Amino acid sequence: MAQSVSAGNQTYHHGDLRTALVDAASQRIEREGIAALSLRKLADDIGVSRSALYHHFRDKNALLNAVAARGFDQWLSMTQDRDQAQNIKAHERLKQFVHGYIRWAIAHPQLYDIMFGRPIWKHKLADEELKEIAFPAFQYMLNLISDWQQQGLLLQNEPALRQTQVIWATLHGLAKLIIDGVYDDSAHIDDMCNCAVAMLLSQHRET
Amino acid sequence: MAQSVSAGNQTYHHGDLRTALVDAASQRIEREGIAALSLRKLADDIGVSRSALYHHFRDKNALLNAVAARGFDQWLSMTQDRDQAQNIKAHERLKQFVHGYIRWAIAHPQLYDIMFGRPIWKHKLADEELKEIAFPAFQYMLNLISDWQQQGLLLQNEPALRQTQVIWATLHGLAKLIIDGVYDDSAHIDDMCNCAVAMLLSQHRET
DNA sequence: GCATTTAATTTGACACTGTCAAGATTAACA
DNA sequence: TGTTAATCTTGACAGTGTCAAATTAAATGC
Repeated sequence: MAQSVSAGNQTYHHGDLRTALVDAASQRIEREGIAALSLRKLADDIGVSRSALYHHFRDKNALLNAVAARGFDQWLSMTQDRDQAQNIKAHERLKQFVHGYIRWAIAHPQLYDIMFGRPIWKHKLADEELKEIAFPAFQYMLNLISDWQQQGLLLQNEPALRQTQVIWATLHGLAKLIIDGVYDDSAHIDDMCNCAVAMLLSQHRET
Repeated sequence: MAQSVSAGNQTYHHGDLRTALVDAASQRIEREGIAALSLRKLADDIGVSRSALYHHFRDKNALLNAVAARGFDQWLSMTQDRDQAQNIKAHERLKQFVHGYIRWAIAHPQLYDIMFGRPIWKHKLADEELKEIAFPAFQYMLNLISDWQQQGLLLQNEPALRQTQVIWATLHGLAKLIIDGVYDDSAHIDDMCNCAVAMLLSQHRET
């Protein structure tokens, strides 16, 4: 009820249950976190029986994969949107990238958790689909970082791939430590981001 | 049975059940991962009833806290042991630190997950004890990094605290991405560590 | 040495969970 | 219209964490 199920043409038998499930799951997760996600409550939300789900997803995990995939999509388009802006110095772009990454993660903590959670990535068996969706996100980062490297912002003597992996790790680590409550002083988040930017720059110019 | 319960003086009523629980939990977690940890199986392992646990821990979460606390202890002493070695250049020490951190995390992936898992840190209510144990680990890192900064290895114009936070984030991010299977090419782990070291150094000398 | 208090442990029960097999219902297609 | 295939439901199973009340053993006071 009041679910975003392309209201109206409810064919009664199945009104695109698959995306309805992903919708409902995403909402509930953003609100109450992943730990509180019960398939049965989900089914209740949509008004369908508890095991209808299994005709669209092999697993609870498969459903979470779909949620995560949507997360990567969302992240990528917000990043690309931001980078549309023109007349911005490379140095400023890098700064925006770092701050933007952390800000997005903090704004969607539960989703972020699922996107990188162990159960999803650990079993290679699971979902080539997710890899195909997450890969462009990584690729986009790699391109950005290659550019910055060529412009002399970053180190020259390390491969762009490795630097991308390390920079992503830095962002991911910051995001996780903040989200998980290890770094619990939210007043200094911007400071940490700025420090990260300063440490990345090969020239170490002043901000 | 065959549990490491200071065998012998089993007072039958209670033979230090608390540490026996933490022992058994640690073992089972290292072997089968946290997802497969059931309190009831745990109780069976020790030969005690399923709810005996609740007289020593408020929660399943409280038990995990104890496991995590032990992890921080373990990490700190392995780090300190390594740093006992003398006649090592600061630059080499930094390199060892990075590689050592990642190696330890990979060697104890499940334990590492618990040490930083959300449920443990999120609710401040839970366990000041854990904070008191995790803090020295952070403090130790902070000292190391302050030294390296004073020796000119790291940036001068950023506070040591911030740099520690960022460096820890880098290590944590790397560890998590590897453990969780996002970076699944284990052949390049050392390369990533070396790249991280190179990026940290303010002088960007060649390795 | 016995009685009483206190701590440790167990039993029974509750409300959940994810998942599956078998049956019912509806859409799609020939 | 009749048949096939997809979709959804019901009933059930084996788990889970947690709690209240009852049981047992240790510790303490006299």
